[in-house]
Amino acid sequence: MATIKDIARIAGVSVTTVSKVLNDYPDISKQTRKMVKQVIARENYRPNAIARSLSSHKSHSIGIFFTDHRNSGLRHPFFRDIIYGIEKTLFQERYDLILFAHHWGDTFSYAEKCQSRQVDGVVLMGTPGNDPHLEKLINSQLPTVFIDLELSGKNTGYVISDNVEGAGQAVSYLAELGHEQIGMIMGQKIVKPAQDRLSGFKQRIKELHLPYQNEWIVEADFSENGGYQAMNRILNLSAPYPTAIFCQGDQIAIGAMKAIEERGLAIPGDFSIIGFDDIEISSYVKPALTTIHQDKILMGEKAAQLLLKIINTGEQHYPPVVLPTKLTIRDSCQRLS
Amino acid sequence: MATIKDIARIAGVSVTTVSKVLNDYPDISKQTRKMVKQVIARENYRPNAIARSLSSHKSHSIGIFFTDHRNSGLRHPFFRDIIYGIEKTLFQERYDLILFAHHWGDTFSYAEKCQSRQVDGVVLMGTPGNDPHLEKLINSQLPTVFIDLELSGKNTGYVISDNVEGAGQAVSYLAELGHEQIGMIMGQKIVKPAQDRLSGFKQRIKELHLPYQNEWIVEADFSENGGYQAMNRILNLSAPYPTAIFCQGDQIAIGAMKAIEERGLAIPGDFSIIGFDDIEISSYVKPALTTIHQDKILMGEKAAQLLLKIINTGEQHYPPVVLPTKLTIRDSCQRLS
DNA sequence: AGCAGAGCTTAAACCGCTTTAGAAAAAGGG
DNA sequence: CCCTTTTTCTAAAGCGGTTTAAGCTCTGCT
Repeated sequence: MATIKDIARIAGVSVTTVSKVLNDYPDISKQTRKMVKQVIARENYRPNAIARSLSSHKSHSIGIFFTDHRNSGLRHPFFRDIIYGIEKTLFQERYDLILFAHHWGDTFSYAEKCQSRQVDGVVLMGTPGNDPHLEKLINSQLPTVFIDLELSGKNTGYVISDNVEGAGQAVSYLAELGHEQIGMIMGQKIVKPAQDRLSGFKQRIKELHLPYQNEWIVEADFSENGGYQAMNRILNLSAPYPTAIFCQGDQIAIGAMKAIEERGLAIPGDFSIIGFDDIEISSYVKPALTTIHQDKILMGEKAAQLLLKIINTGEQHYPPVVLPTKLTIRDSCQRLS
Repeated sequence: MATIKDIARIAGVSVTTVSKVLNDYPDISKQTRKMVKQVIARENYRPNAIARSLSSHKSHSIGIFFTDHRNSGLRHPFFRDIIYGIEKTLFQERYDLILFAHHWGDTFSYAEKCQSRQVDGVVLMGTPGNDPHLEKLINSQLPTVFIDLELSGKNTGYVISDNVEGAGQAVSYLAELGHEQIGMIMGQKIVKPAQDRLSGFKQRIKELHLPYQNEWIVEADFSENGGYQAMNRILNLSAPYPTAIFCQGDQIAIGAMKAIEERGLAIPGDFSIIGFDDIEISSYVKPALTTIHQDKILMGEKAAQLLLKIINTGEQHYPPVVLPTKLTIRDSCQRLS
């Protein structure tokens, strides 16, 4: 592999000059620039990104951490779309993505891993707000974007869906269909979106003067199995039953549907089910799941754009990006007759 | 951020000594080693991976290219599982993954990108065999593993499913159910798995003395839409119809099912459908798709293991890893009465 | 005492590039 | 034509590590 020295020698100029044409410095004459570029092209030379990073402290790469409790990694139906959005946007700008190997209980923090690879920025998702490494990251002033985590600091921003309003949309839709007894299966309370969807739910219930019952709200894992178990708990309740269930995630909803079907009950005949997220499988299940759509790819794109902005501008504070949700009607909810 | 110099100064030894304890050189006394390690821990020092790579020519990172025609990136139902398998295995060994920004028609080849980031190895998937950059990669002698591409060279290996046998399993199963007229929707002929499934199909048809008709085989995109259109072409055929269709991919199968339903026909009543891959949604659609399962996560794991082996051993030729497929019976095939 | 060899430690070169400070060459001004 | 500016180019010092070769300090042996 040719190095910058070879190019310099062949072109008959100094290493500095080659470096300067590589980096578009203005103090190189037109002729020299052209000549060096020809040599570079002819020799098929490509500067060594590693060496470049070492001296410039930029790597033209972005780190991604997704801490994922169920360990499904890139298969996670939510994260994978977000990462796709990030990938699309960043690849356009010729950034490479580094997926960091992060394990729970790792001694090295996010910040240290990033510094070690000299990434220009980082996006985090799936991280619970109480992660002890988070503070270091923020203090490091490395450009950072959080997804679904309302954290702020210098050179830091976040993007999140409007979870409060989204939950409200779900309640309103069910109410329009004539449902008054509305239950909810929520995700783990530690994560911010679960909290927001809870408060959006309660708020809208109150606004619409619907009855509210503590038993109708159960907590679950954000997973199919979580939804399955939670729904069984609801089914074991004594009357009055809720007639409709708002599930804080589509995976939960799908698990809940399974529990309902196992009891020989029908959806939407006996229960109307509405989810949140709109993951891929939601449109394939039968009945197709009515849900609150989050534009996950857009979230990824926005996150990437925000990150690029943080990297490229000198400002230090950035307004949060909050994305609207959208009611997506399919077949799992029914007018109460 | 502390550097090796700081550590050396604080510990009162030379930079060399620190470097040697970092890299487990034997010629450091027990005491010194222990003392330096303490300082390292106390100062929370982490060596700069970039600098390390520059001088050692190793980066402890692996590159991944997935050229993906439909541009679905990490959301691709097949690739994402494979990448997950890779990720799992490599993360255990503390490798980081670099997702390369690769566009069609990029001037820089895979090899150049890898050299530039000094990755220790690379895995490629979704790449058509006629990609002009492939040769350079192989010649570069960089440890490489191909998925679904039977290419070999020094420091190179590949992992692939037993597509020939898999297609055979599908045919045999349909035959057992009493089907004699079996059609096939195949993927693009350029990709190796499509060729193999085709030949496995033909072969088994012949072995079982089943009728073979050219019209019953149509080519499609490996996508839902591809399957949809191909199935419509079959439905426009004049009798005798095939009674069962082997689809070379689950996405194709799902598209085909859609086309069949749109005509008011039933699955498996009017047509038995069998897919290939066993992607996530296949178990969620109704009727649930009977398919030939490929263990995609295992493919990723095997690919990663093979790569590690290539990196760590001096040998230069490695036997291909071919993984068995498995018939997975669900609800989309029926005994012909 | 003199010397070889084992065990530790270190100075210095190097990896391939960027960047600063300054030199050389070209251009302009009186 | 000489001096000042401006333009163009380069030497050299990093960036933060690894690695080679050499140096120093002990032992142990004759």
